Amino acid sequence: MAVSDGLAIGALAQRTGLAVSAIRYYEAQGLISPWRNAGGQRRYQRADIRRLSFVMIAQQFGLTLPEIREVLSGLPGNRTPTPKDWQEISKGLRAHLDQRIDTLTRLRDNLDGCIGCGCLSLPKCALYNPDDRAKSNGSGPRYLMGDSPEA
Amino acid sequence: MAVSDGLAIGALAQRTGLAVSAIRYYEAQGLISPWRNAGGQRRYQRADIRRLSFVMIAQQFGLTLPEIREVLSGLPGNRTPTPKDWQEISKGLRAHLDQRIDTLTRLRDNLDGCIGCGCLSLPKCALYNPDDRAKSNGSGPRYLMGDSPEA
DNA sequence: CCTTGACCTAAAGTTAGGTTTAGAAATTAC
DNA sequence: GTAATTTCTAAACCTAACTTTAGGTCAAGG
Repeated sequence: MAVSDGLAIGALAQRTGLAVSAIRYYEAQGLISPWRNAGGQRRYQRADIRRLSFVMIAQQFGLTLPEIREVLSGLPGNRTPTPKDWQEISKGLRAHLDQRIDTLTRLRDNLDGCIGCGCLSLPKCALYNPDDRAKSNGSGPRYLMGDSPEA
Repeated sequence: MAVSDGLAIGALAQRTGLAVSAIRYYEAQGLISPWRNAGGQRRYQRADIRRLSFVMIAQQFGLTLPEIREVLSGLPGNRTPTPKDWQEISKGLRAHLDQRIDTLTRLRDNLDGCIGCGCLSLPKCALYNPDDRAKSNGSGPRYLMGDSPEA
């Protein structure tokens, strides 16, 4: 198979460390768009290795797949992304991460206060109803401290 | 219903802001153990309000329910936990949170490096295979950068 | 040519953390 | 004493992010 024919899904899986099934799933989610060869098999560009790597890194940072798709849409569609293109959209990740760290740090500081006062379970506790509550990752509780209880 | 009869599940739900179904679910997961009244209905101690509050806070910090159950097992079983008891087990949360902040901070710093060098997708990139990779929250990817790819 | 391994699709299964539903029994309110 | 709430259990359903399975096709080696 010549280089210009692109990578088969198994090869891409090896290069990225992802499972073949995961790559197909990402396609279904609109994160990557291979073409098909004469026999109907998926073929990928070498640049897709980088694309999937970005997906994996963004996941580590807590983005959902729809969010990642959104970020990736900032890449040029008409040409292979340059390193500069990648650096550009990585800045969005950086901001996202800064915010997460910020939120967690504030939660931690509130916990310090609560350890001091032992007020757990009271509505006046800063932890109990923080405005900047951590966005629940994935399928967390639906009603996480949503309504202000009376006591 | 006299005070000594305990709280009905709906009352506990109001006090904590949780859904009734969530409280029953937590019982199934071993996080809380009400007794039953003559009619077979669940009855809770007032201290359980605090217990559930702790559960909610620990969830914000990223602990899973099994982890929270583990932490709660550090409470005395033979008596109502004192504020001091709660402060004691809160220290574990603090450590957990510190570690999470640490991991994220290092990830962020690695990202900074990568923005500089544009090496995304290369195995030598510090982001690509960090030893301290963020624990996947909930039902994330199974093979998150698990095996070292060749290129 | 034939076999083996990689690939295809569609659908069902998995985990975490719950919610919803259905039908019945207990409690509370008037 | 009856009507309206609450609560009960068990089982099914939900989302995210995948994996597994089943049954069939494509591609590469000898």
